[in-house]
Amino acid sequence: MGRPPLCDTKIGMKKGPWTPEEDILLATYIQQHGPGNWKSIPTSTGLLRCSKSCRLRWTNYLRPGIKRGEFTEQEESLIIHLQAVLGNRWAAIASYLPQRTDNDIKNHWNTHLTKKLRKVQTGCGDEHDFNRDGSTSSPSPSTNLDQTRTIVGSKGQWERSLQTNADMARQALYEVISIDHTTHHKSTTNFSSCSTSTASISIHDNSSYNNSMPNRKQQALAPLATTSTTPYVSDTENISRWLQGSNSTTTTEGTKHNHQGFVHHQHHNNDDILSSETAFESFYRLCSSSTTTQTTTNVSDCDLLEQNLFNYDPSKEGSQSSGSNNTTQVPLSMPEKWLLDYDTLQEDHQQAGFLTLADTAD
DNA sequence: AAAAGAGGCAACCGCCAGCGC
DNA sequence: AGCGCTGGCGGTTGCCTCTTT
Repeated sequence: MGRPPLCDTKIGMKKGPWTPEEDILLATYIQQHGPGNWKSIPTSTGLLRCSKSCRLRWTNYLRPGIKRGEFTEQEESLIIHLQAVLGNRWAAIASYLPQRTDNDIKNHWNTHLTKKLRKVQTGCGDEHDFNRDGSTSSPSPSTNLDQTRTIVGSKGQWERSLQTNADMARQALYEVISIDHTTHHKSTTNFSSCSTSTASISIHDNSSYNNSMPNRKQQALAPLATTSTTPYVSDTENISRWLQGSNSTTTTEGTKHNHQGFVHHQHHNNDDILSSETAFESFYRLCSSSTTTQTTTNVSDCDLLEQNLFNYDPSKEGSQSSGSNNTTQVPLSMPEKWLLDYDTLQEDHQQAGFLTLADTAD
């Protein structure tokens, strides 16, 4: 039988890009009533949009606190690691980057990171064969998880399944960041040549953002109440800014943030991302602080990516942040620290009777 | 300057899970 | 228990912009 589509243009529902007027209608309504109850929004606001479209528009673009523009190397590194751990679970990955939407992360992965990773692998070392989606030729985490779900089906084995998933994810992350020393040294050498010859990897820090920003995004910094000739993205930004309220501060670039770069959404009770905000705020602060303390002046783009991908040695966690050599040390991220405990956990799990990678590989 | 191609990204589509009736 | 509705998620599409020729 099948349900009729929610966004049916035959019943007058509009599709395509949102207009400033539609955004203001939606934003005004949500500011007054809070997000949720999406079904009632089209009728309440008079918007000729389906509820689903309204929800997407809000969560992806109008919601306060969304960070636009290019991803920092810290964010990219985190995404790469999390993708290795979680697979293409963009919503889960987005929960670690509170200012980015899952759609944004997904797009960035598909358009930028897969290419960078492919270049890293083909031009600066060839440890893995990256597939079209950026995963390695070895079983991807998601594939592993799916296989595990198939193999381990009974209820009584649920914990075992979970542990197997975790082990596989760790293994995948191990592969991605290439922690074994041989790989590390090889990759370092190749990266050096990459830095001087191709310069094909382009990771922009904040200082270079404004220069590399496309015109339409530069225009996004225009003040509210723009003329009709202003590209619409500027209105989107401004609506978002407008919604952030009077607690915001204005930066030199004209964008507004609260003091910690976070926006607390009192009304978003049914938003998973926001409900875990307290947890990831501390984590994000860790990432942010590591970014601000990084010395990027004399570090090439390739070097930075190399550090993020390969300069991790689980046996040297204590010395990671000490800066013992000339290269900039990137502090451990959550997945990296998670990985660090891999060996210890494996022993514990074997004692407890959980499956390990070695078990599942048979 | 114009056309073609490539890249980026907003938005849509289909599927699924959870919930209430 | 079954059904319908809603919200959430990941994959994909198509338009717009930028770059190259």
